[in-house]
Amino acid sequence: MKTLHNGIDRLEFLLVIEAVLQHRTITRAAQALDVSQSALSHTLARLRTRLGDPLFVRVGGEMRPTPLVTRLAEPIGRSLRIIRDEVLSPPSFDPATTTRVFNVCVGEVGAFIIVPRVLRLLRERAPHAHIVALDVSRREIVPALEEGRLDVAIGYYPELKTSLYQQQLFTRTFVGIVRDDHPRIGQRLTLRQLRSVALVRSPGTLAINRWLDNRLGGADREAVVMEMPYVMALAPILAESDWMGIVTEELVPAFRKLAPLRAVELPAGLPRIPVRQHWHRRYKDDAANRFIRQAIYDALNEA
DNA sequence: ACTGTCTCACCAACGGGCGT
DNA sequence: ACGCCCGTTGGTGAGACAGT
Repeated sequence: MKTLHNGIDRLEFLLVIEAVLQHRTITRAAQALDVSQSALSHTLARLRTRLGDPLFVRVGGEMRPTPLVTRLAEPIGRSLRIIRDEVLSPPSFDPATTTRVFNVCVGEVGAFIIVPRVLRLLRERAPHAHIVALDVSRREIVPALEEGRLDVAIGYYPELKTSLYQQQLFTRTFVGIVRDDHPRIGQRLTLRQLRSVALVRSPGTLAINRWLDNRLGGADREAVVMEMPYVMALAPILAESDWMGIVTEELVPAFRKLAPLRAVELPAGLPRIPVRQHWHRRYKDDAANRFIRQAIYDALNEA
């Protein structure tokens, strides 16, 4: 069988050189490596053949390194230190001291609803950690999670299945929102009213929009529909008009702070949207990733 | 004589190559 | 994909050899 290289191609060889350098006898080096003297002698013999150098020669009562080993001693020690410290010892994760930046994909709505709660919880559990909220396109989510550019993606992504794990955080219910003194809309809305009211649709409501299209679309639709990509921009529009917005229920308090607006109950049958956090299987057991997932879950599910 | 190293014979495990 | 063959590796114990 061919070997990969003619020189040092095994970690054991580095360990042998290090041990003999340190202990200066094959017997003691063998004890330190927990092998027999004979086994270590064999390994040394193989290494001698490969490197074409005696490596260690007996001088007096000890094995002295040749110039080649003397020259290799420092890089070998450095390499083994790196392997021990950074490869063999799994990086520890301590929430109390971590300064890690967690990249979390949330849409605009999530930024309003989820991020403040997570931040509040992180102040207690990981006071030096940072959260970066990113709005990553649906197409980019899987590669970003896989490459570690994202720690978790939160939202309604029914198409994300392969190679991702997911956990449901909560279900989102939707309400209508209109100005306080809207002349024609009361506390709840019938399907017939929904057909005739001028609608401003916000992002993050893909499934709702589909439902609306099915129920209200085509020839049945009597009023106009406007698409508004920025949720919070709905507030001034609705406050100054008779239009109605459809937003997730959790946003109502934020809208009411911005303008004199009120919630309206929508007709029965409107779907409830499960909001889940998604992460890549590569990071399933990663301590930091597990921490932020748990923090997000707790932040959204604690009473 | 004692201690440490090397060599020999042998064994088990592993992995690549190959045929099925 | 699986089993077989075979070379390599890494181990053991025993004994030879060398230095103190």
